[in-house]
Amino acid sequence: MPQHEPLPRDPIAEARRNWEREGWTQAAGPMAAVTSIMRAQQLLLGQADRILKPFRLTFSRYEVLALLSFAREHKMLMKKASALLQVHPTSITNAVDRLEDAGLVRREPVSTDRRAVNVALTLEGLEIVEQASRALNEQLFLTTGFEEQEVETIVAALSGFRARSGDFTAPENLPVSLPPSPPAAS
Amino acid sequence: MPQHEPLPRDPIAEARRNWEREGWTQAAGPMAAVTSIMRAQQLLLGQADRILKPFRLTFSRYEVLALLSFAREHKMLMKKASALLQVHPTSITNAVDRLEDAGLVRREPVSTDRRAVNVALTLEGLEIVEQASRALNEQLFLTTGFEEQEVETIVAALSGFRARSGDFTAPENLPVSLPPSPPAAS
DNA sequence: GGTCGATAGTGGTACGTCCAACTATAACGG
DNA sequence: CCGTTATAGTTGGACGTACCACTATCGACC
Repeated sequence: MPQHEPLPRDPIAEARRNWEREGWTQAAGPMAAVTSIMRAQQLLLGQADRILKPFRLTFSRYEVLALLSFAREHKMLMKKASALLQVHPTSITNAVDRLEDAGLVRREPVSTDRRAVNVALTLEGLEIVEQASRALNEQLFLTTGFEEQEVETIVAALSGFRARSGDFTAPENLPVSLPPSPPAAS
Repeated sequence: MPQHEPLPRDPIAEARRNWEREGWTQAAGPMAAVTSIMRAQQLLLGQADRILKPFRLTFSRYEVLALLSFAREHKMLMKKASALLQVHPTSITNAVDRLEDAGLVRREPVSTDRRAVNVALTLEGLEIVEQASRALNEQLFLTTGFEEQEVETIVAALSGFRARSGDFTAPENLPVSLPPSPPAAS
């Protein structure tokens, strides 16, 4: 499945040893973690794109569709999609351009703000995203081989990292020491 | 540091709840893990590129330099660099083009194989990569905020995943509970 | 009610990645 | 020795992302 044939040794483990030999022992672990994340992302994205190819989708376009499929009335402001998917607004413009060409979404004006644009899922878009979700679940998410415990650690550790990086506030997944109640149940 | 202001809630936790509500409970955890990895990579890469900007480097070009800095005589076949960094050969061509323009590496012919090309670090390249490594260690790897235990779990889980994906054989980092011997040592 | 700073979205550019196709060379097999 | 196949690297194109600059509109304040 990877585009190279397997290497005899793990290059990241190798890099970690190099780092330690260099005396950067404190940084070696996180370096390996960061590099592992980069490689894993590359593999996961490649795999996802391969799975989605029959649907003429890429993962980033799929993410837009999936987001809309959970939105009220299957529509959402461009701005909000950009914020929730945490990509640059131009990336949304790009994705929506292509999705619109494919007839999977529609741009709609917003009556209360003539600057803004709503993206709405079309019927065909809804069908496609349902099929694509099933394919991703079966062929990617259920086959990662991560153990339950690994999943939880990864999600928690990266959630903490994302929160620290300013991705979001209200770290709902951080250990236990939360202020008991954000007053609004929004 | 992120290009958006923080969201009030974690969109990945939200997506996980949506997945569960949809009945995809088995896939929900891995979906969250995969999505977390994708977002974390995006943040890490952006941060790395920002740190490397003063050196007129990107992370992928830095990776080439770092690889060479640990190689015998600071040189390596393009092919080998491509395999070790696990990117498509064209990505190496691209990176080496730019690094060569910047005077940080040099292409050299290989006497024993006229198809092949060696990439060699220049003196300036060696200086730059040392400074860049220090900057990355201080500003990225030492500041991820990952706890020791998280680092080890991430590295181990992703190492297992990469091995299963065919990235490399000889899973040196896998826990202990392996099927003692797949009969063929292929 | 007009000015002036924020905001929503888009166009253009730069960069990294992959893929398909291509050139040149090497290695193998008759 | 020659034809076939494999390998190393490059070129050109598609796509996703970020950044900058720009337009249009909103909103807030005097």
